[in-house]
Amino acid sequence: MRAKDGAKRAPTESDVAKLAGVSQSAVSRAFTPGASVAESTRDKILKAARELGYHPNMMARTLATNRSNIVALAISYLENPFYAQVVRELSEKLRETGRHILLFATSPDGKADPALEDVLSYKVDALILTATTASHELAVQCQATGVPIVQINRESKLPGISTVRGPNELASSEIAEFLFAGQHKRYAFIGGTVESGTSKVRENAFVGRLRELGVEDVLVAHGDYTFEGAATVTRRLLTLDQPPDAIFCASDYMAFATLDVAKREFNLKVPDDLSVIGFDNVPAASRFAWDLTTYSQPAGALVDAAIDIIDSMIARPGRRAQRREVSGELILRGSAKRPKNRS
Amino acid sequence: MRAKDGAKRAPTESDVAKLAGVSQSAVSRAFTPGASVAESTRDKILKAARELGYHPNMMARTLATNRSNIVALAISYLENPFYAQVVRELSEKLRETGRHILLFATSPDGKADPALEDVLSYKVDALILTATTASHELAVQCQATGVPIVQINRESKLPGISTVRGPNELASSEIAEFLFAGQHKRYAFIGGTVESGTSKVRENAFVGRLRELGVEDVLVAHGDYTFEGAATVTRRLLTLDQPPDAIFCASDYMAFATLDVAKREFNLKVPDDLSVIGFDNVPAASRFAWDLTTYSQPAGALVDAAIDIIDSMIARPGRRAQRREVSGELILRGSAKRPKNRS
DNA sequence: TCGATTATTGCATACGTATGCAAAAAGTCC
DNA sequence: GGACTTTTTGCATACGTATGCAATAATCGA
Repeated sequence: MRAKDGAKRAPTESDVAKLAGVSQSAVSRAFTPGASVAESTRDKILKAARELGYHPNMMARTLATNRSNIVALAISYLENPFYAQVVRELSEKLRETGRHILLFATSPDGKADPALEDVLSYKVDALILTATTASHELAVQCQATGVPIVQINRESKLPGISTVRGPNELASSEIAEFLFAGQHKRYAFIGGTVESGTSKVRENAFVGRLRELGVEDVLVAHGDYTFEGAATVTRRLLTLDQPPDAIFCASDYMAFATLDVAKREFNLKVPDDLSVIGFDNVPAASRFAWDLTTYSQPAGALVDAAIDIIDSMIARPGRRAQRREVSGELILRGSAKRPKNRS
Repeated sequence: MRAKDGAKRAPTESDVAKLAGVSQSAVSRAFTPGASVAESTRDKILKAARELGYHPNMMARTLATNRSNIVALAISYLENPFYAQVVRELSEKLRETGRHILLFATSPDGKADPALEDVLSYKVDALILTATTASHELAVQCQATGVPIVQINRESKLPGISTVRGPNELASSEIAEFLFAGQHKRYAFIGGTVESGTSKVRENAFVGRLRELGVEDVLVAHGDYTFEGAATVTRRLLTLDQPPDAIFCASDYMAFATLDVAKREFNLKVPDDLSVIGFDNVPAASRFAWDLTTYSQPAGALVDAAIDIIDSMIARPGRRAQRREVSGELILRGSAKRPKNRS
């Protein structure tokens, strides 16, 4: 347990205290905002600390205060640029309050649960689940320990878990109307995974609205939120006897795959032969190569809401779960036919 | 410091010990691989632990052992899919050995240093720097504390810091040869930031090889590793009196911007009017929309090497810095003219 | 200048786990 | 069965910081 090898032990509060000629508690207080320390001694302490290159030991601090300033983030689809954006936003905004992200990135296929149990070991201040395959049981388990949990873009039947989501129903039904107004003949929906609640919600709203408009059978397929998965189901859809000429994909990322397959492998003209609409409005969607019509879902707003919920749950632990929805809008670009009577 | 509010205190080893009728040390040993515990008592303890829902407290464990099982990762360009891939790979591979990532994602413009000082507070087992604007001074400072540091894809004059890199020189000179063989008239290089060592190395190798081949003046611009930055300099290059007809971008991500601007804003035919070559071979490069000729730099191999170095530095703290290079290859696609005499 | 109030400081202990050491228990060998 | 080796266990303490409490120093009011 003694200092090892060459690496000299990092200086502690006691070291600083000795140098500054005060007690260890005084040093602790000097680094605790709002603690009772004389200005003069604080200066003395800070000077000594600087001299020694002292940095507080967060692990020890966490042990004593039970607050780690760490937020765990579970995420499966990092290759989807939308979630890369979410991570980025989250990281920057948490840093503003001195917090950091403990990342649990998992491949879409692997189950995330085992690793997530570790979360509890790190005494994280909160847990954010997004685009993850983690089970609901796990969420319940974490919640039982009192750790605030927020799901971003995840539907859940669990009443106790806070959720931040995009405008799933509104967007999907607007997209249904837009495509319908574009006089398409056959509609398809490419969802994420079969288990995904968010995907199901979008599917229901899309199919439901079309049905209201008189369209009875809408093709439904699942691209598992991956590029390859979406490419595969697109191939299948486009080789049907009656292939769709309007496809709504549950994410931009999958829509890119659909566009790619349609253009490259089926030589389809977009949007003349096929209209494709995505969801998220990731930066790449606006690029010429894709020029994807989509529905925006601002990552920044989702993240703001999530952090807000976390903060309120930390402030008032008893607080019941909250659900928030951020709004977006249909972004018109070139991948979907525009109705004649609309601009 | 007592248990707060409603949230019941998490069970500790002492709680488990009491229930199992053993000492706290016994419980600790039951959870320490290789420790001396009788099979029977271990079973008894694990049973009690399960019953209580006990999870070891990593913060306390870290305090006692000085190993956190946390690896800090500083990264600025998360929106670049190549680095998203790096993060993903890193996360999965570290998890195999029970480690996790503490993420420091920073926007390319903001300086990362202040946040990075926090790294030291968390007693991370290692620090990985990649695609970050963190200063060299900072790296030195971290290194002084004895934390193993590995840079991925970052050139550094500092002798003490380990580095894992792609085949910068070889790739750049091969690309120079390939473009030269394609009978281009005017060559340009779009690098990352001016400060980036990696970018400079690629520039030198590219420009140097071309010079050897008799091409004297090569245009050099900087896209700052961002999409918008690359788009801007591409615009500038293409409006020159003698615009380039061959551009080598220091990353696929920037190459996408170049392609976008060239096709959309300048109506250029690729590769007839303009050849574009990237670097990284991210998944999107192979997609029809881009079809980018590029040089592969396998994220998985970079990550493997980085972890390997970290492990060896942890095992032998005195070990001197290592430098590794992973290899890649030129990936021929449609964005660059192919020489007549080559397949 | 003195008593009362307030601000500052140090002492002692807690947070949860790991581990050296010695005691106890269990095997081993003849 | 006894002496000896090996395994298992508990005790005590360490890791670095935070904080309640009491002691001390500083400040204030008249």
